[in-house]
Amino acid sequence: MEKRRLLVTSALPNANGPIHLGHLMEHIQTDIWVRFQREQGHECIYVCADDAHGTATMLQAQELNITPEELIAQMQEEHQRDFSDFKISHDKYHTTHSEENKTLATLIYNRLLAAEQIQVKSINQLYDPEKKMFLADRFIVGICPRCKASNQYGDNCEACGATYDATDLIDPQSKISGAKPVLKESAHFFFTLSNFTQYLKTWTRSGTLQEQVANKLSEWLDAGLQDWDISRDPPYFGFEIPGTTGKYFYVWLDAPVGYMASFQNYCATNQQIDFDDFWREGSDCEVHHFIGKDIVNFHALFWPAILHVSGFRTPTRIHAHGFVKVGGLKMSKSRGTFIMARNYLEHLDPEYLRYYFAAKMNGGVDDIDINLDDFVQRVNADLVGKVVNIASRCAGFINKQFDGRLSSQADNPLLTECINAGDGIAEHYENCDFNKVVRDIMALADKANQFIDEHKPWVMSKDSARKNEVQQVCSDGLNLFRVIVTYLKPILPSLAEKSEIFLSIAPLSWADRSNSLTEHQINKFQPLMTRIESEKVDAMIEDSIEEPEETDTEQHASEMIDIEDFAKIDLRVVRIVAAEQVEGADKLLRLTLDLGDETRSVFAGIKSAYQPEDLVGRLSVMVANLKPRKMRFGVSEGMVLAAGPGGKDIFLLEPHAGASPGMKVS
RNA sequence: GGCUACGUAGCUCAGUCGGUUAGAGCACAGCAUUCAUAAUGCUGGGGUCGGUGGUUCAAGUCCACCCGUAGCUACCA
Repeated sequence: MEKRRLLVTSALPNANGPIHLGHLMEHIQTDIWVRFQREQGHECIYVCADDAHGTATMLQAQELNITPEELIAQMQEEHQRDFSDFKISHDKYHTTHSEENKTLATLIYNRLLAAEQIQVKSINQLYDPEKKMFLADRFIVGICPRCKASNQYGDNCEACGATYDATDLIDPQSKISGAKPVLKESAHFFFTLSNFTQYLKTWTRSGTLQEQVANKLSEWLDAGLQDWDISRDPPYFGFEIPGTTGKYFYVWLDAPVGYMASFQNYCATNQQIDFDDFWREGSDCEVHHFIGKDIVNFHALFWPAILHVSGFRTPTRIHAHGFVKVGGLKMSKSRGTFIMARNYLEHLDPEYLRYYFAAKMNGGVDDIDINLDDFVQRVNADLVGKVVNIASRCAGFINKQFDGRLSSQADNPLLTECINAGDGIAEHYENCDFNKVVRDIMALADKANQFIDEHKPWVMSKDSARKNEVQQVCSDGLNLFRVIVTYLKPILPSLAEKSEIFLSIAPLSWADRSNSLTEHQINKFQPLMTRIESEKVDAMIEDSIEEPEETDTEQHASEMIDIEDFAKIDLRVVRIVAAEQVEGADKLLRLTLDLGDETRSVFAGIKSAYQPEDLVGRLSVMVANLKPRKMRFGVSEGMVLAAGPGGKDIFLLEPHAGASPGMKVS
C-alpha cells in the first residue's frame, strides 16, 4: 500500500471558554480518523490551536481584569490538558496569537493585495460612544421592529424570527456599556470573494465536500457571493494589518491560517518535515479539515479562495459534522447537559465517550443525539459484556491450566474470517462511517462469544483427555480478541494499550493482524475495562447544572424598588376571549386576550384550577410588555396574573366591574 | 418567511438501483449455562416505516402537500 502523507486539523476552539461535549465530539472524530491512518502505517500529522483573537476574548479579559494574553495562555493550558486526558493525539496544539501566524497571515494578505483582490470600502456601523468601539450585532440589543419584543440582538429576533439590520432595532443599546449606539463611518478592507464564485462552484463539486454540504453551499453560490469584510477597527485583540494603522485582521481571517501556523511550528521542531511539501500548490500530500456544519462557509468558501489566490494548495477534503444534542435537545446549562470536558473526567472514563460517539458517527452532517441511558447500556453491553468478556473468559483457562501459554495452532476459520473483515472495516474508517465500524466489530465479538459457547471449554476441562482442545479453543478466543482490539484501537487507545500488556505483545497494527499468536506467553489477566455505574452519570449531570442567571434577580426580589422600576411593567386589563386546552401540556391553557386594540395569545399554567369554558368573557390583568416566550406549544405573548400555591389553589386576578380591556394598571 | 436536512420497534440505528414475509443491537419475556467483571448462548413478543394523496404490476424507498424536529438565512462570534 502506498504511504500517504496527511495533515489533519480540528476546528480551533475559542480561547474564551472551556472545552465541552461539542468540542469533544469533533476532536474524538478527528482523533479516531487520525489514529486509524497512523495504524495503517501512513504519515499523519494532527494539529490544532486555540482561536485566540476577537472581540469576545478582549471583553472577557477585561471582565476578569487580566490581559488578553494572560487569558489565552491560561485557557490554552486548560484546553490542552482536557484534550490530552481524552487521549486526543494532537502533534501540536498552538495558538493563533503566535509569531508564525502573524507572519503567515501577513504573507497571505500581501499576496491578496498584490493580486489586487483587496478593496477598501467605507461602511456605516453602530458605534458605542462610551466604550469607543464598533459593535457587532451580538453586542447590540433593542426592541424587535416587527414584533416589538424587547432585549433582542442586532441580527434577528428570537421571539418572532425576523431578521433585520442592527440599525432597524427600536431603542438600541450597547450590551457592553448600555449606551445608545450611534452610526459611524469607517473604512473596511474587503477580500473580493465575488470574483471567485465560478472558481468555488467548481471547487465545491470536486470531491472536497460531502454532497449535502455542497448542495447547501450552492444556494449561496447561485445567489452570487458578496465581498468579505476582513478588517476590524480598534479596540480589537488581533494582528494589525500591515501598511495600516488602526486596522486589524478580522478573527476569521487569521483563524484558518492558524492551521498552517500550528503546522509550521511543528515543522520547526521536527526538521524532517517540510512545510512547503504540504502547502505548496499541487502538493501530493493531503490536508483534511474536520469542522462543524456551522462554519462550512469559512472553510469551503473563504478559505479555499484565499489559498488559491495566495498561491497555496487548497484542502483535500473538508469533513463537516452536526451538533451534539442530549436527550433530543440542545445542550443546556440549566438541565445539566452542557457538559464540560473537565466535569466528565471527574466522573467517567474518557473511553466510554469515545466509544459511544464512535458508535453514532456516520460521516454525515446529522446531529448526534446522546441518550444517557443508552450510553450506559451500550457501553456496558458492547465493551464489557462482549469484547472484554472474550479475553476474560479465556484467560482463566490459559493462565491456570496452561501456565499462560497459547497453543501452537492458529488456523481457526473464524479467525480467518475475522482477519478478512479488516478490509471492510478499514473502508468504513476511511469514510468516517464509525457507526459501521462499530457494528461490524461487534458482530465479530458476538461470533467469538458464540464460538466459545459452542465448544464449552469449562465442560471439556473436566475431561483430562481433552486438555489440548481446551487450550486450542481459548487460544483461538484470545487471538480473536487480539484482532478485535486491533480494529478498536483507534477508538479505544487505552484499552488497546492494556490489552497489549495483557497479551505481552508489541503495539498492535493493522498490517500485523494476520500474524496470530502461537506458543506465546501471556500475562495474568486483569480487568481491562469496568462497567459504567449510572450513579456516576447522574452525579456528572448534577455537577453540570448551572442555576440560571436569574439567581441575581431572585436575590434582589425582596429588595425595595422605586417607582420607575414599577413603571417598567406594563400591566393591562384584558378580556379573556377564548381559552382552550393545549394538547400534550400538563398544566397549560392557551388564552386569547383582548387588550382593547389588539389580541394576544398567552399560555397560563392554570389548567389544574380552571375549566377553559369558565374563563371566557371574564376580565383579568396581564403583563403586556413581557418578552414573548417560545414554548413547546407556541409563542406566549405575555402573562396573566394569578396568586396561590398551585394545584387547585390558583386564583386569577379580576378587576372590579367597570374596568375595560386595554386600561393600564398603575 | 425562505432554504436544507431529518422522522423506521420502548431506546439507538441499518435498509443498495423501487422488487419476496422491513432488519440489527440494547431493553423486555422464557429457557439453557455458570468459564467469564451478574458476563454468555438459544428462543420469543414487539412496526399503519410521521400523515394524506399520487406515480407504478410493485413504494420505507420516487413525486406533491401537510405535521413535527433541527440547522442555515453570510460583512455574525
